[in-house]
Amino acid sequence: MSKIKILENEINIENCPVRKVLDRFGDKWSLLVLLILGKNETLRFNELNKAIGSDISQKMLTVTLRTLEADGFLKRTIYAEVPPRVEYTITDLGKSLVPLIDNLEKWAKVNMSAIEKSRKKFE
Amino acid sequence: MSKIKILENEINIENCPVRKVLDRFGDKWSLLVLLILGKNETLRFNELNKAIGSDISQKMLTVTLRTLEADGFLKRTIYAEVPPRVEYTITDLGKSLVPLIDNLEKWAKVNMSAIEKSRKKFE
DNA sequence: CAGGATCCACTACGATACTG
DNA sequence: CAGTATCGTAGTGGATCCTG
Repeated sequence: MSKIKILENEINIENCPVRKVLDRFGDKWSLLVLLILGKNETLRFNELNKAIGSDISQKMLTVTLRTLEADGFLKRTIYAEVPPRVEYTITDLGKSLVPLIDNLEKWAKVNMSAIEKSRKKFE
Repeated sequence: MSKIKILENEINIENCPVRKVLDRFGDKWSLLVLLILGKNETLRFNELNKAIGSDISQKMLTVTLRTLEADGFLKRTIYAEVPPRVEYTITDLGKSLVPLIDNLEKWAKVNMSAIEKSRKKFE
């Protein structure tokens, strides 16, 4: 007889809800874009590019924005002008995630130094 | 003059604390291992293997455990026996992260259906 | 301006075989 | 039992060039 407490049935690598969120925001740019849009509500493509710090490639910004849009975290609005204008606006769904990220940030600020100290000790 | 609200100075791709956490747990197995240890406090290598569901390779379990140990999320204890026994115990640092993950899980359970609906609509 | 299309490098991960 | 070593693959992200 095993005394190992497993997680709830639905918590496994296939359909763990937390893992799905982490998978979604574990990429390089999605979290940053969401946070920036959370502070600005609406931004254009190049404004986002600058806000991030310009060290993101155009391709990755495009890909990141498309997937965030597909998931409903932001809304993309195209204005039929010349030159073209495209605005990205955070949705309520996107906004609802921001407080959780803030909590993670508080935790990270408190504990990151301990983690890095542990890493050096481990070497 | 720009009206773009940037994030705080330290919040960029290089040293954003949240991104560091996400980088750390954005891999495939770390989160799951931490959650399982959170429920069991202490487990042996093969017990962890079973608790995860055995669909993790030995190599990846080893790698995952080593990095979690290096960061101070768990403690590794080797007993000089034959056959060898190695126990992995969650640390206070590890435990402190669990409630935040629980919050993420609650959010995910509420919102994941909306996300998936949005994805299908987007196709 | 806001992208699309290509090509390429790197890494994460898995499968398999072997060991103190 | 609890790993290590090696190899092969798929996916992620960057650089560059092109366009309505």
